[in-house]
Amino acid sequence: MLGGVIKPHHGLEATVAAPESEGNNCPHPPAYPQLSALVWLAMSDTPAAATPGAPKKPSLDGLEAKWVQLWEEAGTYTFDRSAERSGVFSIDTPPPTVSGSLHMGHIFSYTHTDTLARYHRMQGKAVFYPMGWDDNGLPTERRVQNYFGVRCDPSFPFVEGYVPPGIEGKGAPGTENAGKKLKRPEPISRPNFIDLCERLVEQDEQVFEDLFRTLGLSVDWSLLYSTIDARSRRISQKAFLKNLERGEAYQQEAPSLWDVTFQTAVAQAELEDREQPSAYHTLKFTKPDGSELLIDTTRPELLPACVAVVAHPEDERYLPLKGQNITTPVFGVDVPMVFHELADPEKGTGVAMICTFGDLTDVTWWRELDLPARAVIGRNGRFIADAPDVMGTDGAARYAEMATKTVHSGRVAIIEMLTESETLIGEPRPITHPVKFFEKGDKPLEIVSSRQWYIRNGGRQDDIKHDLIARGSDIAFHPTHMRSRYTNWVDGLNGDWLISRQRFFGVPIPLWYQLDEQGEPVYDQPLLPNANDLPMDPSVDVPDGYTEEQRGKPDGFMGEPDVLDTWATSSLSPKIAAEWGEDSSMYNRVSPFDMRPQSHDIIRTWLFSTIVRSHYEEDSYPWANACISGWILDPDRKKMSKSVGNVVTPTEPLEKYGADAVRYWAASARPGTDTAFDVGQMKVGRRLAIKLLNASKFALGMGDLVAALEQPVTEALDQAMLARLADLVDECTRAFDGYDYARALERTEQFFWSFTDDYIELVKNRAYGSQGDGAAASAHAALARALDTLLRLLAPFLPFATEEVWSWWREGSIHTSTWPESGGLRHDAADTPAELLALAGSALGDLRRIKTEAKRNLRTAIVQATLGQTEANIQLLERAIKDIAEAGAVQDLQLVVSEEPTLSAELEPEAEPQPS
RNA sequence: GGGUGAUUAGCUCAGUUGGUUAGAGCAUCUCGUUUACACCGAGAGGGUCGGGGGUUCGACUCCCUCAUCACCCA
Repeated sequence: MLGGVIKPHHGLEATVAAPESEGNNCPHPPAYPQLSALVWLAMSDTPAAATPGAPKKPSLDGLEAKWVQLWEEAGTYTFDRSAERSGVFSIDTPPPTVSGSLHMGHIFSYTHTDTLARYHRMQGKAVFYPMGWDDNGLPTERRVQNYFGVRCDPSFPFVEGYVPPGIEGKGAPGTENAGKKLKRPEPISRPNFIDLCERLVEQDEQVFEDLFRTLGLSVDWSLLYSTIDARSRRISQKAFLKNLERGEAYQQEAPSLWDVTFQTAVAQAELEDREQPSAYHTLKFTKPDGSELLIDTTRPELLPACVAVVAHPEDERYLPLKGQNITTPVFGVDVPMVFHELADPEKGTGVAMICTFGDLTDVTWWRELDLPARAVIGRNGRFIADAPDVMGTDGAARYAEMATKTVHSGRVAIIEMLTESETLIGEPRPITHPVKFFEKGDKPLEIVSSRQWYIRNGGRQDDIKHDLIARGSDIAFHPTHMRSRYTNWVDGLNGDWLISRQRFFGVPIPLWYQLDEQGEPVYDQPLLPNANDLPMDPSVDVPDGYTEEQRGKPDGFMGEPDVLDTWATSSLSPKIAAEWGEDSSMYNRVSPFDMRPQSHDIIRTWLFSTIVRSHYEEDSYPWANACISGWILDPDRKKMSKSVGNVVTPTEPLEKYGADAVRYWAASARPGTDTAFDVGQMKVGRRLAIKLLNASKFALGMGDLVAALEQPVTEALDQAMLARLADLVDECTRAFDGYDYARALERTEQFFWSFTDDYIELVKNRAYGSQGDGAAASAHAALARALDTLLRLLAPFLPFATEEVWSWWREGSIHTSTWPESGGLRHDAADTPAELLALAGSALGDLRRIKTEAKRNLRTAIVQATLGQTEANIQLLERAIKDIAEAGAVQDLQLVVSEEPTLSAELEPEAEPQPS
């Protein structure tokens, strides 16, 4: 290669000089003797002139612990309770379920939120950034039952100082039955049960808090709440009573979906369809003229609950049967032939039996065709003991074969009877079809009739539906297409929001009922508590005018046994966090909130229910922005979930790569997009943070950068860099204002790498003094501005590394300093075009390539180089030619006009290999 | 069946209202230990932008259609 022509890329040409003579024994001829001397001179001054504070060997290790503590002590993230609403940025943080295990999702979306919180804080806002724990719900209840060996029974009285058997009793650790599940869990009152729940989740909460602190969330921990604490109960009960007072909440005896395992009703939002194996059975009914009518059903066991037979109104096969009765097989009950659009002529024989209730279509038919109810399945999932009273003695006797059996055993019994009476035609034909499940359950839901509480949500009233859809347009969704998830959900609602749950660890519905002289509750006149007595528990507290002795007695009272749905509490999270009705100055300072961050799977629940509550309570939207985050996918692009077993806990990545690195990975994901768990990206983030430490240390070692902030920037390359930086600041500000943290990070990072690789390399020599004190001072002034600005731009993403560097030379916390403005930078740039930086950087890159392709050291001197560029570019490059020449170690750099960029260069001769 | 989004380099992803030769990082390969950094630096190779059709002087970008994937709903 030596002495030859290297085939260029991009039209560049490079010639490499051959060794001058064989007698040159100097191994490293000085490329720039004069320069070296200058550099040494400058460097000897460096220690005295350097900015004080930077350590010799910067490190990321231990930064989390150090700064978490210092921030806490300094109250860096404490909300300013005196700020006016216009000066506040408020966040309705999602309360995580602490009884679940930690997963990457916890750090993913919370990091997104935190970058936005930090941005707005630096924009001068008082940031209201609370945290809450969602303790309600089934998972906690189950763990408490197993852990303590108890079960909740609201009819039991509260016991002061209660000691559960699992702790010091039979199943306690250290005893012979340690860890064994107690055969007979001890029944305890609801307040005692809730107390145990709170004791258990306390440990879980600490784990979550530690994680979030280590991650560097700028949460104000003094605002912490939990969805079961006294304030949450008080606010939930108060909000419910207001809904009741205005007629938005009501109770009704109605068919509802019932989970047999969990013994609770389930709301539409908690349903999911699952494909289940089933089988069509063809049953032989009898027409009035004695001929047969064949009906296919997947649920033959519900035959005793049959109240009608239905066909499509235009199905001519069955129209002649209009007004007639059909007789059911086995039980011999006469049921009317009815017609309805939902009967599918294509399905089976085109005629179906309507039961109480096999599926939701049965409910529709029952309601719209005004049919009687004939329930046979009880809440325990078994056939009730007594036969429907329409059956004759024979029918009742046959029903006795099924009574008290499970659904499954009942089916076996009925098939036997059908077969015996030859009314089951042919073999059952296996199919699979979607069946409704509770999302947390593992048995198909039954539909049972029960008294439940509801909040109107538009599912039964079109005017409310339209209002709520319109309410959604008050809110900016990020990304915008997420709005359609909301609109589609509300549009598709077909029932009101069922808010009562037959559970224990939740907020009690704050009501009692009078009992009449027979001891039957008078449901339509509930007894209400006094507002001052909230939170209350009707299983313990006694209504005005009654005594505890009258509980459950005729002419006495009973407490409402149910609790509120978990969403009926968490839909109030903005109100709970901001102490609605308790500290009105606080609430008005932050409401409506600026942002609600959450993931898209709970748009139908948490997002929607919060809008419902706010719509009723203050005729307003709860927040101006809804930021919808995506999910974490595993490397195979599968959703991370506990059941799949592909969950990664965040503890290890945090320890291995550091919080800034993990945050970098999370913040790289564009808003709303699902993102693969990617250790590689965390490594990149760690490199970025380390690079920031090292580059900062280097820049600060150049001179007194604090003083340099006040000095003028006189050199063209420095001005060009500041012009580019000003553009960057504007771009990042726009991105953050549009909630696009990822773009702000991407652009800043891009600039930062070129800043270190190109700009710093270009000005290094000059900063050391190679072009005199004035030129060096300009470099210092530019470096100081750039470092100051870059630290601020990166602070939302790398709070630890930026704070560490900040502490080396600036006062206070970077996180309470200000977001950069482009105006000053643009002024300092003095109209020098930003393009000069890119041109100079690319010229330096070309010079490096020549050396690399010649397989030479980058320090290798270039004896002579000629750079061809367009006239306009040359005019620019001339203003930085010394910087380029010095950075490329070019002794003689010429610029010539050329339409196509070209470069020819002559490298200094290569030294003879040393004899080994 | 309805809705939403996605499909760009081996991998993960950018690509602003249509406009030079489609970018970055990781990975791979080559080179270099250089006084901020080996947790480093310099460079290279690598793409028919899912397929087809259309609009346009010009399409990764807009329209239609098909396919595949994911999620939500029924």
